[in-house]
Amino acid sequence: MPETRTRRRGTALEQAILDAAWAELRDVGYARFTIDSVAARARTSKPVIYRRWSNRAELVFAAWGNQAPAEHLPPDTGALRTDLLVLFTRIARRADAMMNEMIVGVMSEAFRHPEVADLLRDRLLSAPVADVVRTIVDRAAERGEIPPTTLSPRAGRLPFDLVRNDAVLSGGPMTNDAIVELVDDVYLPLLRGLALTRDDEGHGLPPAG
Amino acid sequence: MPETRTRRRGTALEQAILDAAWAELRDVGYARFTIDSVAARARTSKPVIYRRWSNRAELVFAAWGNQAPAEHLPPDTGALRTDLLVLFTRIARRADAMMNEMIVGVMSEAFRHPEVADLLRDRLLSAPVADVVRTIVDRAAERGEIPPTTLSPRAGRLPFDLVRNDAVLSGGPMTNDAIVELVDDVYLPLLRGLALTRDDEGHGLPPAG
DNA sequence: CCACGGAAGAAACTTGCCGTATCTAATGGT
DNA sequence: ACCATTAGATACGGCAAGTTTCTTCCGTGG
Repeated sequence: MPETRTRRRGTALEQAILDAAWAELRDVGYARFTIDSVAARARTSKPVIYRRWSNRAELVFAAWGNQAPAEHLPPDTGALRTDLLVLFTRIARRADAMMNEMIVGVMSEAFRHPEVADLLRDRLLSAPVADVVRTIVDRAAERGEIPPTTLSPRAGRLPFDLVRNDAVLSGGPMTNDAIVELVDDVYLPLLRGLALTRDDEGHGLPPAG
Repeated sequence: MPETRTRRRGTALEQAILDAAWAELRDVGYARFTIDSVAARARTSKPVIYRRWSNRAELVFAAWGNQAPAEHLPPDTGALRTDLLVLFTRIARRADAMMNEMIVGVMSEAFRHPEVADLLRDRLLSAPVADVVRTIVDRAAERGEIPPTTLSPRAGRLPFDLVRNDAVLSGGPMTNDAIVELVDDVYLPLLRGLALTRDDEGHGLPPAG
């Protein structure tokens, strides 16, 4: 065993801590996440951590941000429905149980650490994913699958919200069936309805036929 | 005044504790909710509480259940859109910040107290609200506002999910604008799209496999 | 090459809260 | 009037957050 490891400093040390924090989140989840465990795993000590992040929530948030960002390339399978299925699946895979326990955990401490909760909110709302959805829809319109449709910000980030909601409630990873349901029972009908709105002005609703 | 007040027992005591717990949630939120505070507020002591509920999550859950249940009467304003606005507003009022911090708080302890998390899930999913939504939609169909439409379970509880999602993210009470957005940008278009699906089998969209 | 200052790391400490155990005294039932 | 319950007070053990103190390393400037 290499006894005396040279002391890490600066970025190297910071990375080691963030990686340890992430690993700890994966292994035990947010509820059992402790600073001591992170310190032990990173082979450092608590004060070193607290010199950089002022509390647990901040460390967790930083560890999350340190992970590779989501892919932002819109899927392009040639059909709207399959594009959506790929997108939803991709989101669901990133927004798995651990991720959601983390979100929910940080949010539950919003009162204690409002700054962190705000940061988290920003990151969740500023979803560049809305752009991905728009690209998918525009392509479908170009192919003539649907009429040209403009998505409101809300409609644009809805896939995110739907998946997160599901993951939080179910507590486990989302099943394929659930994803298909979201696409077929909610998002595709919504897109059809939005397309309709263009032609049919008023709040009236589609004439049957 | 601070005389020896007669000891409460049974239901009276239980109610006092549940009320105190609820008040405490309202005042300090879930994150700062402590059993000691509840005991103090209810003018009793911790063991009395622990004899009835085995942990914090259970007490919080019970306190929630002890509150007056939501109204289940569907609004009937004569128009689909206003019915939906009333419904969403009603949900939003109940699902305010405190409520959501509680949900999120209990969920964040799912690992520690799985039973409570399960109970909470059940209560959230078994939403009798889906029935309310169905009634509203059926009435609109009877009036001829929309074609007859069947809502999947997911679509039925979507109003709930949308509002909860918003309340959790925004961290404060929902604004009227947000409610209008949810109705006009999401739920009404969705209903239109669902109506479409019945008559017009697949507007160029692949059928659900 | 050496000294110095800043940061790493170890350990002990304070505080806050959970959940439990022990004791006492009030209360309702019979 | 007695007795089984159980409210209520107090105190304790345990864990984890966040802090303090002190020692030890190590990069840098002289």
